[in-house]
Amino acid sequence: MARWEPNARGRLEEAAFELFAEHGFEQVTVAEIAGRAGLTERTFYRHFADKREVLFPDANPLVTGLAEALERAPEAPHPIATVAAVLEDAGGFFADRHAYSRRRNAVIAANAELREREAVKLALMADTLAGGLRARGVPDPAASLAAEAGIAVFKVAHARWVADPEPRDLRELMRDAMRQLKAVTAEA
Amino acid sequence: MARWEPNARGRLEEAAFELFAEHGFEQVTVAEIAGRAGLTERTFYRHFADKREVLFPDANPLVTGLAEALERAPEAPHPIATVAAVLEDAGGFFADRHAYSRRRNAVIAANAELREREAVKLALMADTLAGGLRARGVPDPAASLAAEAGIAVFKVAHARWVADPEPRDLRELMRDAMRQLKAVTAEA
DNA sequence: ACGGTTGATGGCAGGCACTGACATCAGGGT
DNA sequence: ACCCTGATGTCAGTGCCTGCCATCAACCGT
Repeated sequence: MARWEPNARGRLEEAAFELFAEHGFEQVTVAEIAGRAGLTERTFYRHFADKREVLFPDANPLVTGLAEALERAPEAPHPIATVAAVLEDAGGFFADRHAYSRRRNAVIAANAELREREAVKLALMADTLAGGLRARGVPDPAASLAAEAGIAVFKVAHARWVADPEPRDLRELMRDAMRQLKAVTAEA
Repeated sequence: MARWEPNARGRLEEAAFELFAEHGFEQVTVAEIAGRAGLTERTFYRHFADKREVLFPDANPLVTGLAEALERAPEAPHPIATVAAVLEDAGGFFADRHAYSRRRNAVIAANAELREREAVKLALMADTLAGGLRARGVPDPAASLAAEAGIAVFKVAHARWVADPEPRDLRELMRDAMRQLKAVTAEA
């Protein structure tokens, strides 16, 4: 018999999500979250660096997934092809999470601090991408720009994916966004 | 005779900057900042929404400057040309601030919370740009992507500008980044 | 079987960011 | 002379977050 109920971290995530959805992020205290999960505030901070982080449990797996996808990606003559391959890979991460992503996005969109944290996660993805491209020999202004372009594609496609009540294919939306980005930058 | 010393806000900015540069953002309390400026903590919060905001006094002028530049921008057949014109305009904002920007950037780079806030300011610029493009009739996925691409160019160029001890021309760096972005996305 | 170690948790005290409510008081207008 | 405005001060309070120590089941080596 275990000394404690299992999956404390998961229980905290779930409790936080429910309370945020019902009352809003600011109206919920960390002590309330911990209480609903049958734990104490102190323990919450052993699992999450701060109150916001409980809403971003997937960020680290996603970033490490990007890094791995960068290593798996086939040799490509042009960095943008590598970026496209990595995005294709990342799209699978969200395959079965459309409903969950929509609810989560509603919570985040309602609060400035949470939008702030989301912006950081995107910047982290961009840095990871750029670093991986440099490791593959892409010189620096190009590597950063290709990475930023890729994140722009991801950001726009993800926003459309989340805005649509129907669960479309995120990868399809990313391919479309990539085409549109190429069209936009090719002009003039 | 004035009842208070003038320019309380400016004094707070200056005091905060000096203390952050010397001791680091986290090691400085708001009460210390206010004390050096000859004011109280409560008054600090009447001038700035939070402790970080004192380091971003130019963000709002910059964003409204973007919005105005969008209205001034000449009719252009392609959104990316409008974006380029707006960036050209924004470049003037930084003309005489190279040394200051470098010191400020060192403070921000040293702290995660401040980098977080900077990411938000960039996202705000992107939203402003996208909204302006939509107001000019650019349809939506293209408007968002052109705006994100523009911010990517700004971000990369600004990083290079700040990294260089010599005060190069930011606009030149942005034009170069734009060329490289076009080259990168045109490949494949 | 015994004892030491480990690791997740609880309890507590405290610092600091931030906020609301009220007081103060020079200057400017009437 | 009077009131009003507006920037500031004062104070109390909430909540985020951290450091430190205690607890105690499970595990491990002997």
